[in-house]
Amino acid sequence: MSEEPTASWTDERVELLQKLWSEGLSASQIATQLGGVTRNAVIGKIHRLGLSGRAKTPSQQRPRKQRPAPKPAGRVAASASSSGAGATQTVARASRVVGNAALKIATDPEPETAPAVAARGQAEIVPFGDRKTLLELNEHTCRWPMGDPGSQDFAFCGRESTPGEPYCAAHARVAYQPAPDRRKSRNGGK
DNA sequence: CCCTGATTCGC
DNA sequence: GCGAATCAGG
Repeated sequence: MSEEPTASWTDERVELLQKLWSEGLSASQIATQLGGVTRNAVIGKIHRLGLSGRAKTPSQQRPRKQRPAPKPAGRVAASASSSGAGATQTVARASRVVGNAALKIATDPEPETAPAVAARGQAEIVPFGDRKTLLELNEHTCRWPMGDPGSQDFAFCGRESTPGEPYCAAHARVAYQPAPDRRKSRNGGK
């Protein structure tokens, strides 16, 4: 009861498309968020609407690529259905979860205590709005990395860090966790 | 390899 | 108008 049988470009979708596009989201991101459409569809629509290039440098011209290589042969002879409605949705690739990317912490495989897990879980969840990019980091922002470096959703925690420390209280706790555990090996050791 | 947008063209 | 296929680059 929540599906959208019609994946056509309704006003709502077009609006969202324009909004997300102007916000700088990539076509694939928009496509996955819209659902039911591929990035090609999004790009196609964007160009059709007249948008494109979003807000590149005004002094940036388009070298115009064009394809010097002509088409060796006609497209696929047999198309897949598509009769009348023109709603050929090949929804197959929809695995780009756009949410809070969990981060992996290299802690010892020891059984974590409930409070520890809770603390870490709390530290992990940081709203995208609060996150900061590398350029936005300063002496008072938590530098805890979140997401995959080099990815689009990569960012830093960005919350207020503990004075003198690179992380906020929650992340500092996580960062400096595996330490207190030496009292067990005292026995002729050194 | 992954990704990005750009373009073409059959439908 | 729509979007898959393809291209060309990062």
